[in-house]
Amino acid sequence: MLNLKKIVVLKNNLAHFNSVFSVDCVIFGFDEGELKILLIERNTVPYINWWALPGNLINQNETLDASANRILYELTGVKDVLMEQYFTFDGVKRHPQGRILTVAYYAILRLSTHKTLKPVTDFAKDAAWINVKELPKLAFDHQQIVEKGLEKIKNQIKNQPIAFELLPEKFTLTQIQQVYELILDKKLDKRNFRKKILNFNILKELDEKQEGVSFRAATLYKFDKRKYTQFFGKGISF
Amino acid sequence: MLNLKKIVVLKNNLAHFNSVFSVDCVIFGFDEGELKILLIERNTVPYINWWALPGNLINQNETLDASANRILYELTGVKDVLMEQYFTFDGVKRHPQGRILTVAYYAILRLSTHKTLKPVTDFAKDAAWINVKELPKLAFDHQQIVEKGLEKIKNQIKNQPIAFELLPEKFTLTQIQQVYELILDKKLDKRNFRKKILNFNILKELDEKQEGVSFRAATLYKFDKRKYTQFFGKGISF
DNA sequence: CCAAAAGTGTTCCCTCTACACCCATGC
DNA sequence: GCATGGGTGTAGAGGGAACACTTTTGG
Repeated sequence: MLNLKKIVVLKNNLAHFNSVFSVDCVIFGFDEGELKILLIERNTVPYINWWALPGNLINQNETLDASANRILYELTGVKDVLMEQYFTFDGVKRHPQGRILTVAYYAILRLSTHKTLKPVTDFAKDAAWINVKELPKLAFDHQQIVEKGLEKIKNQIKNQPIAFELLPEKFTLTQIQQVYELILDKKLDKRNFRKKILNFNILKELDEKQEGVSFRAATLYKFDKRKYTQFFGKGISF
Repeated sequence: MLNLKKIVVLKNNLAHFNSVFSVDCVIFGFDEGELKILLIERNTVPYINWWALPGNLINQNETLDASANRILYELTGVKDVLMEQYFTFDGVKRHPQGRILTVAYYAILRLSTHKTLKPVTDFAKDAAWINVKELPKLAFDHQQIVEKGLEKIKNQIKNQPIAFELLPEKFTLTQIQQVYELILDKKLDKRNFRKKILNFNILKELDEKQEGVSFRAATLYKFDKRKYTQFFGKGISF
């Protein structure tokens, strides 16, 4: 039980100990020609029944990175994602319950390997991949967090070949171009794009072709990790 | 006084309410051909008498940005600096007193206008500008925070003309080049540098010359804010 | 006249850009 | 045979990198 001494200590520190930390995750995926993000439908107040980013309070003795992974898993069933922190949002008026500071994480992943989503706690009612261009109204300041995340990957895709992490193992050049166009939000010239991306020598042409299309089948490519490693750091710009 | 109800509420929330937020500031300045950062000498345990970044706990009802400004002022006497958040450090084992999460801020400023430093609280014993290349051992994980800050401005100087914020109002081309060389940590070709920087059309050549030097006096330049604004966003690369 | 830094052009190469038509395939 | 996307080349412009000597000034 609480003894008086403890209470006094608590009270003295109160000014500094009534902030709460949380983590929100912006997870990007690419599917059917669309850039999507992973959202949950909240099952708790406040904002019950609203769509929101997977996010929750962090635990004690848990690093931020570990929190992000745990929370993402609990709310969506998605596991083992390498996320990166990109901004800390200042929540003086952010949460009706009081002050919350939120560290925002993002990641980019192969949507095809994470199609089935299943929240493992009842904090979330449901989870789904939603087209970035058709987002519903989001809880809290999640709209803003998503926007900043989009900016972030826009900058990153110009400097690191992250596009491949969105694609299936084997992909066509047109698919990569689509990813770039979606993220940069502009049309790119097909010939110039292909020249450029092939010049980096980080792709391996396969003997296979696309299947099941009703037009000329495109050659499939694979991402060459060994060359990528050499390449890393140089950067690409479009 | 505390009533029982309040205590219970406190206790229930305890798991989430015993993290503490702090802010650390990495302030860059340029002087006498050296890139310096602003450090304080701590006057409190832990790490009493150690050099450290200006940093402290944030207050309730204070935005992160406001905290950073207040803390910088209290510990160094430096006021009204536009700082930018760049990373949140995860302090599970960071502080002997318990868990602390630290939001790191950086700024770049004209050292000449902030030469006199004077802590206004006795949390800091002293404050000083220290050459980045000759840093003492720093308290906590401040070494790491500084390194990440250096990376940050390295990336930024390639894309935004932040160098001017380090220089006095009137400066020579050689001085800007020095700033670039210090931050990028490599030698640049004089002719190419001058061509490039002048081509951006963000400098205004003055009728004045350098004074008090025992060699040919260099032309002074001024930063042209109007042209800068048009220019902003295009980026520079070296 | 010497030391110290200021100031100044050219060439080569590579990369970016703009641009349009034929090819293979499934239906 | 037609609709659909796959696949290809070239010319011109602009920017980056490499490179060395003359000028000005104070002491």
